[in-house]
Amino acid sequence: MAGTGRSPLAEDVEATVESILSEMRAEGGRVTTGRRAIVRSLVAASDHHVTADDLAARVQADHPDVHRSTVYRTLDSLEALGVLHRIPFGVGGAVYHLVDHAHHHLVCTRCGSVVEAPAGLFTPIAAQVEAETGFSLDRAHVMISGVCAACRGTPR
Amino acid sequence: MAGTGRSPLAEDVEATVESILSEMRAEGGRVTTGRRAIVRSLVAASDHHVTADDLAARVQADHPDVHRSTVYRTLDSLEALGVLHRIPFGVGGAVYHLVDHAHHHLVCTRCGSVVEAPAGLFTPIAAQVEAETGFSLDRAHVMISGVCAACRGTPR
DNA sequence: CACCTTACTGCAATAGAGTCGCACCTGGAA
DNA sequence: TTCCAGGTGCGACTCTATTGCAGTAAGGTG
Repeated sequence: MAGTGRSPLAEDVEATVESILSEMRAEGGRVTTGRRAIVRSLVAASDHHVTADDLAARVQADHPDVHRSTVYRTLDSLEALGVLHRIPFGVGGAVYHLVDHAHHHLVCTRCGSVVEAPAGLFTPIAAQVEAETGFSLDRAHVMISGVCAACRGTPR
Repeated sequence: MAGTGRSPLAEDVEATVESILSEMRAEGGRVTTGRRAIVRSLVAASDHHVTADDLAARVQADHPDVHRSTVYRTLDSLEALGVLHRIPFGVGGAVYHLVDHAHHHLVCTRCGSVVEAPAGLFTPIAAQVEAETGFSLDRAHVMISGVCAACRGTPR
């Protein structure tokens, strides 16, 4: 998928959108205009993270009649379906991304910026953590917080 | 609680409280009844994490006239002072702990429970992360999210 | 000890993220 | 075409956290 990385081509987007929608349908869900628009925005933005609010704004640009709560509910469904990850943290609300685009998240607790880390980075540690604490790191869903380089330079 | 002899003795608590309060005073801050109560609760709870709400409840049990906003503001001051860490995440608000009690936090994104990890666990990786991404992990302030053992057993 | 500056506090209003109940609508199978 | 369960819009509500303001009191000074 989107082999060349950054900006997804229109056909790729549509193909991915349809594949996700048919997954929803297969699970007994229904495909509505709103859901299609939401999934499309999500796929189109797959090279970075979006907040729910952000996403609602994008969707409403094309479909002003799609309500905020619909966005939240659809996001919920997608997460339940396993195609979407929600990364909750305190600075400015949760961010979402497709599992397709799995990686770790380095979240700055001061400015809220999210830096991506290679997905394999913590694999060696995962086993140790699990052995010592019983806590299982979901490899596609790890978020590490700390302070980004920019904020470390700033006194506060 | 933490059977490993970690339950703080009353004298230890008072000593720690006074040392923190005198730090506040040294920085030009003032020591009030409310602040003393807040710091005391914080120290008394030092073997686990507390939310602001939690802390407000504990403080108000003894001092009903201490307002929530005072708790938040005191927490802020303590963080600015560098004696307190705030770990923000989406499930049920931020948790706090004294820097004294440094460790990593494994936060379950489903149930919000916090498991502690040995503080040295990620040291070897920190260098690699910094080299590859420019992101500096604050070793005393790292939070890893994932799914705890209990929640992994649960379908959803 | 009385005084005075100003940090701190209580309160209430506010903001932002997210959830929920309810009546109405509609996708899609029969 | 019909039918109905799943989806939607709307708005009110919850929960965490912040802020402005006026009053209070900590603690240094004389």
